Amino acid sequence: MTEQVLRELREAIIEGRIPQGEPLREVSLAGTLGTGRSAVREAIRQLVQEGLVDYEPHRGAMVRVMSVADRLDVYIAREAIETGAARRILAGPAPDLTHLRAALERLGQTACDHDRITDSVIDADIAFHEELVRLAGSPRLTRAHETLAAETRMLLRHHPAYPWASYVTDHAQLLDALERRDPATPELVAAHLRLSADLIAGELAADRKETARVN
Amino acid sequence: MTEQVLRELREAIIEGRIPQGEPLREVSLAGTLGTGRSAVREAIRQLVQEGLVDYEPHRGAMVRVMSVADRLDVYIAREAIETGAARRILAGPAPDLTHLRAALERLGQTACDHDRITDSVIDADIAFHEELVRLAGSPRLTRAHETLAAETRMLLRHHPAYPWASYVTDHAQLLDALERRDPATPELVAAHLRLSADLIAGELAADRKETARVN
DNA sequence: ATTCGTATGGTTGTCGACAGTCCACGGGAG
DNA sequence: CTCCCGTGGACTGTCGACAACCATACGAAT
Repeated sequence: MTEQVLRELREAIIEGRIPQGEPLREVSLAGTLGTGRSAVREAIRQLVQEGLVDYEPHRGAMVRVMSVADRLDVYIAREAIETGAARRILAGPAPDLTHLRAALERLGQTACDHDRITDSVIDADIAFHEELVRLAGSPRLTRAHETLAAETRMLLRHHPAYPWASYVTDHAQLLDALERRDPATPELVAAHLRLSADLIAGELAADRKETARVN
Repeated sequence: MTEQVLRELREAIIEGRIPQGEPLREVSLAGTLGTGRSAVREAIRQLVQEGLVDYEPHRGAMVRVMSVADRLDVYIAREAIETGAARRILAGPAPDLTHLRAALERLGQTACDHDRITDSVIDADIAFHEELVRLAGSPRLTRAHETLAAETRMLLRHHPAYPWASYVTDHAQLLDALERRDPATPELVAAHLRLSADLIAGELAADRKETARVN
């Protein structure tokens, strides 16, 4: 039942139904969700680990306010982890790419059905990248990447600016590079992630400009 | 008070006072540590995040049995994170290396005082690498690295086979490369970590040989 | 008017108790 | 003798209650 509370809260935060900066009161949430305080407490702890919630002792938890720097940081961390995974894949024997192909297939299918980034496209995207990291065969890298999944989902949902024309083909190129065991695969992964990061960085510059004009 | 329980349990597991595979009963530990079940529960959750404890719903927690593959994996994950951090440092402006120099100083001092790897040397080692990652300015990378600290400490304590002659100089080379902003710094970091990993891999080979002979 | 001290409401930290679940042991049938 | 089923014990999952703590609002003194 704590799992149910966790999913409920996570979804509510990602969808923005609970706004950023909103404090999460344990008793209140317990009453709303029809459960006890323990379950809410556990769920909040997990959400803290996932980076969706800030927490201070004796102060309580609040939905994290994601600054532009934070959003960039998600991609910085993902770049380190995913390129490391790619390097690891190339270092070892050729892995079974069946699941990755299937993930790409689902990504192409959902992207074809909808002509913009929807939740199903986001799910397929994240599934693709998680499978990529999983192929490195490192439980700890996979774990580290999974903790970033919630934030990634949040970013993709509120910041869906990726060049739609090359959205699927870029992922296909990653798979292709992996199939050919191209030594440049890590750089390709980095470039793919940096594309999203640069779009956010542009937003950061716009913010700077905006605040500068105000001041 | 949950923090106290956490430190107590973590230290006991790292030192091996609680053997691997030992189940962690909440009531029992609560009685032993003179606290309630909640504190023990919270501490166990954190230890699960740190990879020291395995957990299954309705089954309880047990001290994780670290296979050789697991020990290797710690270094695989660290290599991805730390090389990513090094790349990030080189990509940005030159950071303030004061703290890193101080960490190296402490490392050299403790290594000079003791002629083998002791707990204080381990602390200095981990502090050095954590500062290295911190310099990348990525909270998420730092966080991911911190979750590996406990396992790293455990490994260094039970597997202190690093070429002692180059132990300090290798770290000094890392700092030097960072000061010179050497583009090869990430490879240097990777080599440093792979040295430890290879020693463990040798142990893995020995294990394989041993089991093969038994069979 | 400002600042310090105090009080008060609300929230988290912690605890013990009850219910649900899993596992191991034991008994009976084949 | 082996296998299946039932039962008991122990442990975790969950809950509500009490205590500790923090923050804010209010009042008084300077």
